[in-house]
Amino acid sequence: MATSGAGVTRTDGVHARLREDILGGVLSPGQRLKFPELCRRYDTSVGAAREALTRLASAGLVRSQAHQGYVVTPLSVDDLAELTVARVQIECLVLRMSVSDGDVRWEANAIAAHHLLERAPYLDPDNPARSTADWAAAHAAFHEALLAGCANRRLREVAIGLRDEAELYRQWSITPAKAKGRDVAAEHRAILEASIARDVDVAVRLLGEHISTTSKLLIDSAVE
Amino acid sequence: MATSGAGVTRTDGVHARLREDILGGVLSPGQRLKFPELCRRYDTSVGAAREALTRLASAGLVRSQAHQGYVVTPLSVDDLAELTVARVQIECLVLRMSVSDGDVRWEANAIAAHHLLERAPYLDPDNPARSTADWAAAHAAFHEALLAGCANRRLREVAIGLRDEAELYRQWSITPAKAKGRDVAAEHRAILEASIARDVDVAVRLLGEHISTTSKLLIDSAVE
DNA sequence: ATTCAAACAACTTTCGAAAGTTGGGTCAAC
DNA sequence: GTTGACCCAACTTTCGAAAGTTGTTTGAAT
Repeated sequence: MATSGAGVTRTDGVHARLREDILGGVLSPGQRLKFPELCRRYDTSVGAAREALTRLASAGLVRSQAHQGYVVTPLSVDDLAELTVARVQIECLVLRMSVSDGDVRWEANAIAAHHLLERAPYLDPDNPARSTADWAAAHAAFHEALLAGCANRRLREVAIGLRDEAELYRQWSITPAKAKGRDVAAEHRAILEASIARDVDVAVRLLGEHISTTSKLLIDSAVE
Repeated sequence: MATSGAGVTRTDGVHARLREDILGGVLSPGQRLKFPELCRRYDTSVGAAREALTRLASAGLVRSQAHQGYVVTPLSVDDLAELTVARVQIECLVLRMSVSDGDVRWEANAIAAHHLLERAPYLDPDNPARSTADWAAAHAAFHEALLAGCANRRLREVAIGLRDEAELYRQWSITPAKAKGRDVAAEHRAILEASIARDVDVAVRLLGEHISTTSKLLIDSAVE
């Protein structure tokens, strides 16, 4: 009989924790991921770690080279530029479909996600140069909710996959000073409102600018 | 020192052969892939087969369910419809960029790939209801060459990934009777010419129609 | 000093058997 | 005849040790 519960495998656990640590910056870009070390850290076996890494590699979070092991995907200005172009194209496409297809339930979920985002604490009290993990999660959830109206699973997943990759660049934290004059909350509100109002062109334009601006600030903060 | 050569691992081999067999229809959609069987067939171990399957799962060619193993991705009309929409959107986007960015070398490669496609035998002498594997390879290479001008690796890879998934549906072979009145070769020529002439809008329109038409014929042939 | 080869250490890849899970089938109780 | 618990076979998942690879270091020969 199907056990009511998770249907979870041990590899899933390692995959999830490894992913967290990579996106959370515990393991930094370019860092080599050796099996002996991973097995100790996640209390698991080579096989499980290997499968987790294989999956992360397909998602673009780690890179592998035959017989030379795995590495957390290295960051570069050029790569961020490429990633940004891809994201603007895809996310705008998917948002367009989302706004066209989304029903009233989609509207409700987007509004709810936005509310949570507005209430999430932005800056870490301990380390004011970096945004909190909670805010990052709420941010991701909001953008995901915006796209959720798109009925096409594949396109949605491509958009979210690219968004995930971009999370790696959160390592290049933007100091509040750097983002001076920017009101991220206002941008989110505007995108939400245009979407709910079914103002497709405006919503798409605002989202594109939102992504590009974030990327540009990241690049500026990296160059210095 | 890095050995000049392949840098190939045993898993890569199994992955490639398994992929071939899935796309070639040796393993049919919905079929369960049991490890004992796979190990015999590809003369390998559980671990290697497992990693190959993990990779194929990320590419969408197989599906996995915890503790119930792997299955060749099942086909359905609904799924083909969704896949087609995604492909039209993404491939048209990437072709647009390809035609804008591609240099003269890109033109040359596209023309070369088209020449090979025109010369490839279309129908299998043994089984005239099905196109040959050689033609399918040349067809894929031509479409890939068309997109190769797009400088954005990620977008290119998304497009090619979706194209790969669609290859699964080649199982639903179109009998020549069904495609009566269609001149696929002419469609390819027209797409190529518009692309080389940098007629972006025409090229994109033709490509979109090309993909949609193929899909429509497949759906018709499946329903009967 | 420089070059080359051989030996080494650390790691990655591969394997096959042990442990765990699932779904089905059997048998007794009602 | 139906229900429910138990058992069994087949498979998936997990493990840790064996085999193979890479890059480096050492030492002899030019």
